[in-house]
Amino acid sequence: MSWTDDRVELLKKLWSDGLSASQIAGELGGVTRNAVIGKVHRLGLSGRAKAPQPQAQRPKKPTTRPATSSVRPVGANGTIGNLALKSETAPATRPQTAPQPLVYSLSEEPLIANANVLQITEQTCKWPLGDPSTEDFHFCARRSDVGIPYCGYHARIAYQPVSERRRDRRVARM
DNA sequence: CCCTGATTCGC
DNA sequence: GCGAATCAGG
Repeated sequence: MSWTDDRVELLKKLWSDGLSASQIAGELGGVTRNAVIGKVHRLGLSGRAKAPQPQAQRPKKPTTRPATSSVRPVGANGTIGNLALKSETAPATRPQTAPQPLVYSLSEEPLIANANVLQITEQTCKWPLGDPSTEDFHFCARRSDVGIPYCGYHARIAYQPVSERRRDRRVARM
C-alpha cells in the first residue's frame, strides 16, 4: 500500500487529532505503526499538540479471577474513594502479616434484604453483591459499626493483604 | 509485558 | 521515500 494523497491527508488529520501511530496504522490499513511514524517524520510533523486522549487504553482482557465476588471496592492501602479508613488493619504501608481480628459486630442476617444503594446507612455493610449490570445487584447490609463500611466478614476480605489476594493468580501463572 | 514515539539504515 | 528493526521511555 502506498502513500496516496488521500492517505497522507488522513494520516495528517489523525496524527493531529492525537491518535497513536498504531491506531492510525489500524485506521489506514496496510501499514504498520512503524510506517506511520516514519511517514510522520518525513512529513516533518513529528511534534504535535497534546493528545486529547493521554493514552488509548486497550480493551482489558477479561481476566479469569476467583469466581466469588471479584469486586474489591477497598484500595490496597485501605482507602475507599477519598476516605482513608482509620482501621489498624489497614495501615498506610502494605501489611506484611495477616490482619488482626476485627472487632466489628457481625449479625447473620442483613438488616435490609437485597439492600439497594438508597437503603444503605452508616450501620449497614456496603459490600456489593450480585451482578452490577442487573437488578440482582445489592449490598450485603449486615450490621457494621459506624464509620466502618463493612460487616466483620467482608471487612476481613476487604483488608486481606494484597500478597494473599494475588497468590492464586501468581501460582496459576507459573 | 504491554504500549508509546524516535532513530537508524538497508532497500 | 519507505518501513522493519531497534531503542528508550512509561
